[in-house]
Amino acid sequence: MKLSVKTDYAARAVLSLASLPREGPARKVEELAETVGTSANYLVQILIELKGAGLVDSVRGKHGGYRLAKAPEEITLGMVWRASEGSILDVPAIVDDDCPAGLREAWKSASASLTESADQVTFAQILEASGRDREMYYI
Amino acid sequence: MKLSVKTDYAARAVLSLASLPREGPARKVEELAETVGTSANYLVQILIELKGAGLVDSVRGKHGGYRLAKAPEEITLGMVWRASEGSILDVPAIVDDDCPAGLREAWKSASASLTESADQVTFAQILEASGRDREMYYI
DNA sequence: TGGCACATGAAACTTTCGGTCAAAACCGAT
DNA sequence: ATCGGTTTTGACCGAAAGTTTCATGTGCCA
Repeated sequence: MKLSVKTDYAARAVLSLASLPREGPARKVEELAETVGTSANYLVQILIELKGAGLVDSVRGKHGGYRLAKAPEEITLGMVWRASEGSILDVPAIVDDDCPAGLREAWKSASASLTESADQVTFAQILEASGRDREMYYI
Repeated sequence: MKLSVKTDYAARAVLSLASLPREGPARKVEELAETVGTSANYLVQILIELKGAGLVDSVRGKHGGYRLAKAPEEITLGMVWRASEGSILDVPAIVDDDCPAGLREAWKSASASLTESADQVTFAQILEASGRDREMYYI
């Protein structure tokens, strides 16, 4: 199973937005796309979904752009994942009555384990871990 | 992210094979396909991959078919998952140097959590849990 | 009016989910 | 030993769906 680049981009975009103050000017899609490493056209679609999930806010007009809708402490990797893909791990067998009960339980437990892990890490933590690492280059 | 039906079928097929003695006659693909709930043509492709991973053995000829290559205690859900999809959860960002270190760590931890969970449950356990459940219908 | 988000649509590409077919291996009977 | 039927094997093919990207036009705000 492979993670889509879409979710990858979404996480990088949120992280990038988390790295600057929410009170400052909104960040333009063009800029964001450059740091994320994709095209602005594609990133817009992702940002719209993130906005629909309430993770991000947009500002129109001349000095428009995007900024975080919540504090980085309140945004988890799981939230971004769900916003991008609908669900973190959807296993149809879990709700299939023809699937043996034991197998259903096994899938359910695997899925729950991934979800818990993804919802446990916030972008404040990710940001700090990235920042600390970057400092090491300057020592 | 959605689990492919291929992996779902693979797990059901292995579970079905685990439910009968390995010393008995091999189970025909046609029968297996019926209990799994898919076409024999498609299931064959899955079984070939399971065989390549050493989870299943095949017998040719008139009384041919498939049987488990290992004891159910030695086959985990993770093994079947990897045999079917190559890897349980592939996150390209983990090996991307352009990805911030903190984000890489977050992905790595989520992926490890899922892998551990999938490798923890064996088909002996799944079989027992399903069997116990089935008995309840007869009480 | 100009810059920008927003919305939509379509092209290019990959993956999924199977179907089809011929050949190889095996068994049982002749 | 040979023949015929059964079954796996493995490759190729193809429609359908999803992914990723680009392009175009519209509406909003300073």
